[in-house]
This record gives sequence, C-alpha cells and structure tokens, in this order.
Amino acid sequence: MIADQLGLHVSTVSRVLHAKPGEGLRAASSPTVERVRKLADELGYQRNPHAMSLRTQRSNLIGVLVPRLSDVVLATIYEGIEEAAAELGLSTFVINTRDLPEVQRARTEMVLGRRVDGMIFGDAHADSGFLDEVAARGVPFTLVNRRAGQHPAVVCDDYLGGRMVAEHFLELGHEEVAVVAGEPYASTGVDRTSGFVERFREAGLLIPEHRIVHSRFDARGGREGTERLLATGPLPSALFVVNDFGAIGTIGALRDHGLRVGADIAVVGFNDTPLAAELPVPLTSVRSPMHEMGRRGLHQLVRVLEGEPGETELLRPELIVRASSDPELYAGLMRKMATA
Amino acid sequence: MIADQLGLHVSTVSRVLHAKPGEGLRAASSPTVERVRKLADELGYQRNPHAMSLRTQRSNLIGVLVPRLSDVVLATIYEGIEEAAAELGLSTFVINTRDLPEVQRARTEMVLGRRVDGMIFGDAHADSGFLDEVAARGVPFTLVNRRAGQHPAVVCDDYLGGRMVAEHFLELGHEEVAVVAGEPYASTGVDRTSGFVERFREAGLLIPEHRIVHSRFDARGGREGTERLLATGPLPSALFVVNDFGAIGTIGALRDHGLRVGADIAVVGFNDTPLAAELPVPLTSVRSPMHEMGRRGLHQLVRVLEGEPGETELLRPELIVRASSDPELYAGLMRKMATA
DNA sequence: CCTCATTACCCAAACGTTTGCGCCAAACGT
DNA sequence: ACGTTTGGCGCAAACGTTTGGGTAATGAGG
Repeated sequence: MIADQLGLHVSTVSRVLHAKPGEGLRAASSPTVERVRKLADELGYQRNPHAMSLRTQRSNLIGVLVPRLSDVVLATIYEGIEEAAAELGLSTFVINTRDLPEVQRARTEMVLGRRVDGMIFGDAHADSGFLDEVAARGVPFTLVNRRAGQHPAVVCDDYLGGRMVAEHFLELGHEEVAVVAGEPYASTGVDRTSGFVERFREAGLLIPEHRIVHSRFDARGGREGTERLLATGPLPSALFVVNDFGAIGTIGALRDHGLRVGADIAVVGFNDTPLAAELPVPLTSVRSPMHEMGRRGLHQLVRVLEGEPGETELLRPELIVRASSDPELYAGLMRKMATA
Repeated sequence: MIADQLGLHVSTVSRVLHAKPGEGLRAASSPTVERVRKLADELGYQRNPHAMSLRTQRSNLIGVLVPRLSDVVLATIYEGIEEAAAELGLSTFVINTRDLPEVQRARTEMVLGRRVDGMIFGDAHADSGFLDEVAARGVPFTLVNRRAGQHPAVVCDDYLGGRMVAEHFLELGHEEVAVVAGEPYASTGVDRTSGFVERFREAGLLIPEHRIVHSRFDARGGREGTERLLATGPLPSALFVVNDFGAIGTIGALRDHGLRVGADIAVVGFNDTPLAAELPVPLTSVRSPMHEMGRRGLHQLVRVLEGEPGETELLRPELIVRASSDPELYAGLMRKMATA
C-alpha cells in the first residue's frame, strides 16, 4: 500500500481507513488519522476490492437474473435494484436469461462462480425446483417481479391488481370478459388472472376456460393471444391483458378486426408502462411500483445477507383509468379530436 | 486449494487447469492431468476470481454506463454487450447515469474503483471533455450508441439514417418538413438531423431553424417538442422524430390537434423499436442494429484491451416504411379496417 | 560412467487486504 | 516505587491464485 510512505504499517492504515466509528477507537491517534486520511485522498487511494474480497470472503457483489432487460418492466425494476445497491456500496451484475431454464441454471452457476454475496431472481418460474436447489445450497437470494414457492419475494400484489380490474369492469357492467393471461409459469400473469377471475366469480359470473388464453409477454404475444380469443366464440365486451406490451398487441389485433378500443371493446393492461398514457387511445392500466420493487428487493436481500429471515412483500397496485376502458373518457377524447 | 488432496502442489494444479494448449506443455503428465481434471469437476471446482484478479491485475470485468436501461434502445444494446461478454468469459456492470454529467463522473470513478479492465460508454456527450480526461488517464474504453470526438465508437450510421428519411420524404413529394431532433448533446439526434437537413439542402430545400426543435428522448419529450412545432408557423406535411419513443409522443400530440398520422401528416421515427410495427398506425422507422451494436462495441473494447488501436464502426441502418408515412399502406390499412 | 536434456514436478514470492495478537511506553492507581 | 491499564501501533498469517525458477529422476548419447 502506497500509504506507508508515512512510515506507518499497512495494518494501521487499513484500520484508519476502514474502521467503522463504533469499533476501532484503538485505531490511531488523531494526528495520525489526519495524516493518513489526507495522503489517502491526495493519492486518490481506493482500496483494491479483489484483495478485500479475497481476505474477507465478501465481495459486495450481487447477481441479478432477469428474463430480458429490453422488457421495460424488468429494466425499471433493475434500475431500482441498482440504485439501492449503489447507495449501499454494492455492485450488481445483471444477466438476461430469456426465461429459459437451462440458461437460468447456467448463468446462476456463472454468477456464483463470480463469488457474489447473494442473488436476485426476476425470472422465477412457478414450478421451480431450481430455486429450491439454490436455496438448499445455502445461496442467499430474494425474488422480485415474480414470486415462487415460499421464497422471500418482493412483488406487486398481482392478485389484488387483478381484482381491481375485475371491479372496474363490473362497475361498467361488463359481463362477457376475457383474459390474455401471459405465461403460465409466471406468477405475475397467474395471480393477476386469478384475482380477476375470483372477483368475477364473487359477482356470480364464471369466466369460461376458452376466455382465458396464455401468451408471451410481448406485443406479438398479445396479438396472437387475442387472435385466438377472437377466433373462438362470441366477442367479449372487455379484455384484461396482464401486461401493457401484450395490450399493445391486443389493440393491434382488435383494430385489424375493425374493433374500436374504448368504444366497441374495453381493454385494460398492467404495469402502467410510460407509453400506456401516450397511446392514441390511452390505455387503462394497473400501475405497479416497479422501481420501488427493485429497491425493496435489494433491501430484502441485504436483510437476508445479515442473517434475518427474509419475508415476502406485496406492493400495492393502483388502477389508472383511461379512455381504453372508460366510455366517458373515450367520448371526451373523441370530442376533443373532432373540434381540433 | 482443495485439489492438492491428490498430493500435488497447487502450482501444478493451477497449471493443469489454466494452461492454454499452446503454452503449458510442461504442465504435467497425462495421467496426472486426468486425475486433476477429474477431481476438479467432481468437486465442482471454480477458481476464485478475486484471487486471480489480485494476482494477475486483470479482473475480466467491464463497466458499462448508459443513460437509462428503461430506454429499450439502450437496454437492447446492453443485451448485445452482455451476450458478447459472456461468450468471452467477461462480466459486465451496467450503471444508469440519467445523462447527468456529475453522475457520469461519479459512477465512472466508482466503476474504476472496482478495477474494471475497461469501460463502455453509451451516454457520451458531444462536448465531452470528460471522455478526454478518462482517455488521458489511460483507461481503455469504447463508445456505443453515441460517438464523441475521436474516441473509438460503434454507432449506427445516424447521418445516413437521416438522409434515408429525407430521401423517403422527398420521393413522396414533401417539401414542408420538420424535425424533432432530440438532445443537442447526443450525437444520435444531431447526426440524424444533419443527415436529414443536408439531403434536403441537396434537393434545394432549406429547412428553417424553427422547424427543428430539440427534445428529450422519451414520449413526453416528443410530445412537448411537437407542441412547440405546432405552435409556430404553418403545419409541415412531414415530421422526422429522431427516436421512436419521441415519435409516440408526437403521434399523441398530433391526434390531440385532430391530425391523422399517415393521412394528414407523415411521421417517421428512428430505431425501429418493437412497438413501432404494433402501433395502431404502424410507424415508419429507421432500423438500427442495436443488439449488434452492443456486440461489436464489446469486441471493439476487447481489441483495445489487447493493445490494438480501436477504430470507429458505423453500422448500416435500414428504412422500414409503414403506414405512418406511406399513403398506399395507409389506404390499405383503412380499407382493411373498414371491411372487417 | 559421465554429461546433458527432458520430464514432471515443487518452491516461494507476490498481489493488497484484514485482523488477532503482542509489544512498548506513558499514564494511572495505591 | 511498583504493578496495571490503555493508547498507539507493528507483526505476521491468511485469503487463493500465478509464475519464474528451481530440482530430482529418467533416458539418451558419447
């Protein structure tokens, strides 16, 4: 270490620079402390993290797995993770797994090989024995975005979100409804759907099987799911698409069939992605606190790293009603366009 | 190291496990090699990257700075970077700087403190003395997405992309055109705009100052820029918005003013983001090879790390014409909707 | 039998920290 | 005046690699 050009031993310097106020009062005399501090930042000293990790067996590194960062939902969650991590002096690796189990496995190994202190999974699969294995190996981790099994997770209260949408539809008098439900292995889609379905059941309305279609989480998935929906049976009057990008595909498909979203059919998305408000017919959507979810996910992990139990948090969603589902707003929109 | 329960010295094992075929023939006898290999993967041995980095002064870590990952363009570029890095056994940190110079500086220091081998900047500012400083300190880096100064960069040929849009407009007979030009410090917006403007000038048409407005790179920015455009002077017949998200905001603003995109006014975006094709009136856009840009950016950096000079690459854009600017496609769209 | 190469290893230093222990001197208590 | 505390620091081991320089055994060549 360069700082023993002060004639001090490295250990002394290490103590001075590292000691938390509480522990190391025995560190050095205050003049020495000053001298060390001064030289340290004159030289722009930064301690070598590899040496430190090697010695302490702690890397201050967190591995984050997501299906794909080009999904704005995951990207936003990750922004929250990264922000919170930076505040705590932690660094994060993020990896795309494309939701493929083999990739999840392989990349997890790779990340663990990097000796991360813990992991955050944003791509949990519901069935996942994989996560059980990881937990059994004693790797500390938390889940964000999707929950799975009993593993600690920070997620939106998707079930509640689904109920909110159902409530909204019921208030508007919709009885013939359908769901584009996303991937069956993702708790997000599943929970949103079941909240929706249950609320309808409570209202005495059973949604038939063929009115619930699974789909990929992107625009094309939404389009395909909607096409399948339109191909079978009579038209529903309202559609719940469990994520905004899917909803965009849905809207496209509906237009192709000559249906006016907001007038002929109501559509609601999920996540309240920034563009929902900007669509030609603004999209009603359930806002989920994605950034906050990331932040809390990281904090949850830190708690686990400190040996505390680690619990699941459900974040409160909020329904943002716009013209795609509200006749009045839609009428207002049309009026405005006509007079312009 | 656990593997000297074979009675071998760690150095021998190290050589066996590490030696590239070319160099370390002196390593060990083939039976020994076998024994070592066998035990190594029985034990699931992975070498400690911190110890290795400490010893070799090479971390196999790359720092990546982006304005924000929730911008799908940057997220996609980063996916390319990460993919290529993983193939080469490198790991990447990615950091959001929100395009703020102080944050760029601070996070760069932090990343360098992590002892990365090199950096990739996706958030270069045109004026950037900052990058010159970084270069002067001998930090190896490359730029992606935006170029700046003479630093090696992998970017889309934005100038050419701008020209393509101009060409397209000229073919359609547009003479009154305007540009929503993005942030003035980003080479992407600047180059796209200047390509566009110059092609028009070559056609003998000068685009007046007030027909070029700067804007943020998101939907709201596009909306605001467009509002300013609509507030001043007569309506242009075609609008070039230098990125797709901005174009979404533009489309919203135009609709608010009762203008039908594709019929009353042509709009072209940039990047051909996945949702461009899915919009109600599909958006004409210049496709830029974002994923590939990330991959090449990383490879470029690797070359620099190996001591080679590092050159700038311009990737070829491609104009994808859709209904938002093509009258025939628009008519087709309307016909389809009417008959549905 | 001696020399010399070659094979197959081992040795030890070094990378930059952290941390338990120990030592010296000064201050303190009796 | 003589133990005892304590403030201030040094010592050295350890973390897990890599790597230049050994060295002992083996075999070939003379």
